[in-house]
Amino acid sequence: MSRPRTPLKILPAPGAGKAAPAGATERIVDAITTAIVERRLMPGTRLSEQKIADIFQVSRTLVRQALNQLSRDRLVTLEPARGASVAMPSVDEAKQVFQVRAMLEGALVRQLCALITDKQIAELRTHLSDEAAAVIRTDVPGRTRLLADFHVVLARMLGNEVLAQLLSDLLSRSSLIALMYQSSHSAAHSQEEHVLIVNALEARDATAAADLMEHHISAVEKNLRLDPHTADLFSALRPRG
Amino acid sequence: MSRPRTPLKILPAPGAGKAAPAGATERIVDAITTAIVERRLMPGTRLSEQKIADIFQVSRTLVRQALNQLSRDRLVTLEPARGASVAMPSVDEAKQVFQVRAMLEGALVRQLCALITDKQIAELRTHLSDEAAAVIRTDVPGRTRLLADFHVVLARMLGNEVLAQLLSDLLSRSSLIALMYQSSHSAAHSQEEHVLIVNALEARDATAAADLMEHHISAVEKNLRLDPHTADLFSALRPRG
DNA sequence: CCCTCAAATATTGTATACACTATAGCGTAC
DNA sequence: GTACGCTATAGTGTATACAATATTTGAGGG
Repeated sequence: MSRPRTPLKILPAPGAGKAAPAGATERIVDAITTAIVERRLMPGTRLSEQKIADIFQVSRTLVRQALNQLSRDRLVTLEPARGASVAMPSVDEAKQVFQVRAMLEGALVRQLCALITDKQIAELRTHLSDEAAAVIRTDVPGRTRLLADFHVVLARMLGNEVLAQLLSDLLSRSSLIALMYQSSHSAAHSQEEHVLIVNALEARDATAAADLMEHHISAVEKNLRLDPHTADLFSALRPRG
Repeated sequence: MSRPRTPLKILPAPGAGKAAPAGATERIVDAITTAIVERRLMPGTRLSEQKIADIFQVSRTLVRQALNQLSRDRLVTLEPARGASVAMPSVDEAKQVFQVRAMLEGALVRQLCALITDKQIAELRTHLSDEAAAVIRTDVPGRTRLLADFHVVLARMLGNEVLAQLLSDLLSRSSLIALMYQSSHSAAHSQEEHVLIVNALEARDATAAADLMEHHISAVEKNLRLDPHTADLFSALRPRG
């Protein structure tokens, strides 16, 4: 290997060891997903099957399975006979993901207002505290995960696992998008918006909650650098344009 | 093989022959998907890797890839060390799928009202004619596909491929659900509701369009036999309860 | 006659081997 | 010096072989 552009050290989860040998493929999927979301694998990075197989000490067979799953999640792209690389979502795709999220989560909180219990409100408050704590201590991976989990938690409270799964996928993609188009939307700001949403939920104000959620998602999108400039820059900096 | 419960003849597309050797895995996925939607494979049918491999004259490797993809689409379930079988969506899952569709498609038509062009309305009218024709000549596979495509076409008109892909998956699952919980909602009735939706779109009446769409999806759901009786019957009739 | 346990069989899970394609490096011709 | 083409190499695509696990079948005992 002449130019080791990206070291490609995925690290099978920090401190996980061999605690979860159940499902070798799943372990690889999780590790790569985490690595992408935590910015240890930049968009466009080639994912050689053999190298990953060596890292995880398994055969290429399992790595291929994992990469196939990841490609269906749109976290990696799979070019025929060229192999896998970390996905580089286009500007259009980014906008579309946020549009779908706005649709889905707007309707979600609207319906949740009619069903949410005080106990669930309390759980949300706890979650908000965790978010705030992570933001204050600048725990970047932690706050990223908690800010995303907030949305999944809401879906789970509707008791709709299908919705939760769907949103979970969309949030992974959102993380990759935020990574690629450096968001200027501060974590603190996101966290504050989450508080406002929970307030509206507690007041059972469906319209306000939906508006706040849609505004929140829109705000995150608007703070992405989605102008052509940044996107081209990204392509320009990569060896293989 | 002592008891050939289900012949498992998938037929690699009626009349497709070897026209599309591009992507052997994709060919298998499509064939199985079609077979499920067209009711040639009933829910719960075991999908033996070797038998499918023999049918398509490929190795188990490609069959496994295909089954993995299908399991992510929730069309087949993959039990560890037990193999794949055509999925049997639970009553809860069925309700959740329709709830998500109502959320998504309600928002979809609401937004579409503001953007749809007369040319697109005309395309929809053409689609409605095709639907009506298929219904009249009792072309069951054709009408099933057209009635489902209607919803995807709407998503495409928003110019949101992410949404279209998501809806496409949800519609496959809906087909399987309708298959499993014998719908009493006639195709003709569905088709008429589609006409009403297009009428509302043409009038650019967002509220009416959204209401009609949500009502339509709800009507389909309400006409499923989602009471415990039918579900248990299904389990009871299968050899392995 | 039914139930239990064990050997045999079938099927999935994983690894390895081979074939084919794309890429990169180098030499040669212009 | 540059451009073209060939060869070497690396990497993916598919098939096959082997190991592990579940299921079925049959025999024996209650």
